Amino acid sequence: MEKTLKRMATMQRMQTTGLELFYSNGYYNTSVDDILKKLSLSKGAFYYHFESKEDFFIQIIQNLLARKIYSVLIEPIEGHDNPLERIEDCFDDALETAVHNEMDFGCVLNNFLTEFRGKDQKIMKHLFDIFSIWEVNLVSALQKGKFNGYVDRHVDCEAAATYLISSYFGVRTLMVGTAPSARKYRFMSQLRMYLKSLEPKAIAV
Amino acid sequence: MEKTLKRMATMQRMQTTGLELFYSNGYYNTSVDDILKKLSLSKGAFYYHFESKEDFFIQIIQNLLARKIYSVLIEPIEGHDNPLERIEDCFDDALETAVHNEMDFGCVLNNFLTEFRGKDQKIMKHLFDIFSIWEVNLVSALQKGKFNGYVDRHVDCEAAATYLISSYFGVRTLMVGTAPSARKYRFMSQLRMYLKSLEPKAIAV
DNA sequence: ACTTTAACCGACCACCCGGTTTGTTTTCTA
DNA sequence: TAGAAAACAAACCGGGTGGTCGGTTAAAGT
Repeated sequence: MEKTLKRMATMQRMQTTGLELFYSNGYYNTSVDDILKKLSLSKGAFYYHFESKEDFFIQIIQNLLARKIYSVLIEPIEGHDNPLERIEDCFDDALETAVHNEMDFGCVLNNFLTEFRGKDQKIMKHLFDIFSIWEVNLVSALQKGKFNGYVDRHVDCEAAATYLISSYFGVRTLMVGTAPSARKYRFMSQLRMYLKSLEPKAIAV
Repeated sequence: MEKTLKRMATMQRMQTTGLELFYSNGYYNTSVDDILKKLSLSKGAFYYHFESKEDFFIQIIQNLLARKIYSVLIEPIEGHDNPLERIEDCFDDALETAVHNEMDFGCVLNNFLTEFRGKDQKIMKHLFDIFSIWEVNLVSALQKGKFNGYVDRHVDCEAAATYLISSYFGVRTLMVGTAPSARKYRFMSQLRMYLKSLEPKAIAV
């Protein structure tokens, strides 16, 4: 698999700038030529390495997006005792990168999920797989927190995960407008309130 | 303004089916010909009534989207004493239409906001204006609720509005996948929890 | 009945995009 | 060092898109 060739270097260059442009302009609004122009490469090079634009994008999803989602949104949460604190920090960090107009991969996932809805079913499946992994890990982190006494035992962990992801996806849409920093601050204050409502209500009898 | 002519009828037909296709396929993925084919009309008719595709879309935003947003997401909330109950019902209704794959105009707004981000600044401004109106009204409804004793006086109404809209926008992305009905149920359960955390904490001294 | 004008048709244009093909350069290897 | 294979260049193709334009129908006014 690991063809220690020049091949890999070029493919990775294409994929990283591809993701950049797909993220900022959208998949359908980014032509293959746009990516190649930025790299001073030609169509021949592209179609030598990739079957099609769709195949190219799917490889980006699996090689870049999936791994980034894991390292930024999943790995920081799992394996700790108190998931609520971890979730708060994780969201805070992710939104902070968003404030600085850097690539926030949660937002990337959200954008692509809306862009491909009802259009490219194949790509949609890959995107949704990534999302599912995130969701499952968030649910199990909450359940573990419940087991360890950091989350109230009446909390519906699946519902909480849905709500958390929803709010996160949504706030990224709002942050493209005016004063993203202020919006982040407001969002985080209410997120903390919500997370507090998940804490154990009283000392168990 | 009101040219009681055939003009208006044709323009409205174009706009309604235009919104339908733009919503389900996206703006850039819907050609003018797609719309015209569905109406058995020709290019000549279209460009007789509208300057451009962009102008056409902006008119759709102002004539259809803005009014729908108002009647579905703003008007049901304003003018009542307890905003928390109204918000819950309003979101419930809106998501119920979403479950049935009908056009949920909040989702429409969310989709367009993500689709045009960084692309068409002119359209973006129009979309954001609509969003702002929604946000302002939600904030003032919460403040009024605070005044009337339905919302805790420590609540940051702007932050709460941000959080509510965020969660609403976000859940619509999740509902395109598996089991939208289940996701709606989970979302609503947590929304109720959050809204409860906005209620007055204790009887005032 | 005749003219005017609003409403509409459909061929056409320039452009863009994904993809193919043919040919050239680089790089590895025997 | 010769040749084969890998890596890339660039012209080209077919389909689609936003938009134009001269012409045609239908209605309205006189």
